[in-house]
Amino acid sequence: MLFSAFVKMEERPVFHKGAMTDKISPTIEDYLMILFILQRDGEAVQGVRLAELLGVSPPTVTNTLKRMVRDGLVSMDSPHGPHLTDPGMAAARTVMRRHMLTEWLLSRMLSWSKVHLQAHEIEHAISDELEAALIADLNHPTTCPHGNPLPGFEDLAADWVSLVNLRPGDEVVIRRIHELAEEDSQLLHFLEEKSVVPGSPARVVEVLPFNQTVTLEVHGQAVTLGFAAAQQVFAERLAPQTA
Amino acid sequence: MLFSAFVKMEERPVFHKGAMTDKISPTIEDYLMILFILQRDGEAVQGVRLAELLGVSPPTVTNTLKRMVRDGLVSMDSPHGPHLTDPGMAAARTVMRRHMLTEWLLSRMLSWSKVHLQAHEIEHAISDELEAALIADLNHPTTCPHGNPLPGFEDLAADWVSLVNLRPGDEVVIRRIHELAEEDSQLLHFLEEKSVVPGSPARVVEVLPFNQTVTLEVHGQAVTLGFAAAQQVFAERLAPQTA
DNA sequence: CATATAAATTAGTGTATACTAATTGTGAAA
DNA sequence: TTTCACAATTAGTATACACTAATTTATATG
Repeated sequence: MLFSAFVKMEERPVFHKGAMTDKISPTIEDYLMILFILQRDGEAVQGVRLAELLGVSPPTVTNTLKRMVRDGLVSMDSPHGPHLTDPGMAAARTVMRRHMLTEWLLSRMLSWSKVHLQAHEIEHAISDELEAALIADLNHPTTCPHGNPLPGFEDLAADWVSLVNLRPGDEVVIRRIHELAEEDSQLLHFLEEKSVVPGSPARVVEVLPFNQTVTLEVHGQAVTLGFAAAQQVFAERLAPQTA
Repeated sequence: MLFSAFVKMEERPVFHKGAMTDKISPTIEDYLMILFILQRDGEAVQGVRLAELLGVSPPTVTNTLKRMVRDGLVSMDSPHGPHLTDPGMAAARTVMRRHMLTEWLLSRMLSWSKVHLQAHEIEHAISDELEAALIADLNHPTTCPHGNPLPGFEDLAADWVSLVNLRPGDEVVIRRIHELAEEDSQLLHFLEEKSVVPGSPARVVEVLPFNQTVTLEVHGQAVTLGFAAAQQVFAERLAPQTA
């Protein structure tokens, strides 16, 4: 309880940290989000990967995952590595949703390429009540500003294909920049500048696997992306030329 | 560094927690805010008081203050108890400002009586950049939604007097509900419902020191406040009847 | 001044979160 | 199969932040 001038004179017991609600810490919320994303995308969930993505050492991951298992958020019974339990999944979806809602909130005053990092700090502090107010205020969004679907709206993204899977001549609309690419603010800034943002129509100019590049034309301007980046950008095909 | 898919391939060293910036923790920020408020109001700054306001035990305060002294935020050299050093004061002003800006941000979607508590969670996550964007977006506010002046605008509040210092017949405009009262959401809710909010004109009906109450008429409705609450509400006198 | 009360500090713990160094798996290639 | 490379864990350490119990230091007041 911060401050509490009046609180005190109401003689009610001071709340202690680990109360019944068992508030999930920001650290654990970060683990939940990454586990959620990897699981959702069907990627291998291995400790090293988490360590890389979280920027911590492997032993730290081992330790933290143990606490998460103890707390019923993660299970280790599968051979495919750690995975979210039902309560863990529910908690992860909540954090993801709050992250995305926060991004929309911030997008009113920060540029598209900057909202992710700032939202990542704030998301841990969103209450149930604020979340509800945000959802209403934002008119029930189904994606984040970068086009990633809110938990429960994954179907939206089902038909969107990665740029690396397009062929020259394809007419598309940019729909989504994957969460794992959002971390790189330089890349996001670059994409924003080149109008490679959700909603932009684009035409594929060339795809050079040997060169690991994809070149688009967006708003009459040519943009060349490396495969690593292009892989994280998804588009909706407008004029399918072959099945 | 959270996530960092691309970060990694840029082969730059991973940031560790206690870097040069020496990010101030939420806990320390809370201490800074309370120290700031007490110092600003000229109140005695003693450990027990901090413990009460922070909802922690006195030994915890002793410990934490030691760390703050070590980190140059607080000094113990005065006989009047711990006080903020220049760097501590600067940090405290920043946190206060961010808290208040966050309150305005949230006031767009949460009721007046609820923004404080929620803002208290979020304030710790506001970056320099977001702060600047907020200030611009909010059109350079000089008070928080409850009328407390932003650091640097204390003069604004110089002429506002506590309701307990008014006399029957005084015509006033409600201007401010003190920070230390904001913690009590029940009180705030009550005040909001009775229109005892910044900007409301009011007339003092009676002041009963023996009964510890002040009765106002706001928007034609009578409201009786206990002294403890009235002490934290400040108003601007419109028709001074005596000096 | 002596003592009752209140404030502050020590001492000793506990948890979450990090690290490094060293060890143990494990799977794939020689 | 043996070995190399990578993954995972153990062991040991450190810091921030919290607590209770006990002690010390004020402060105040008869």
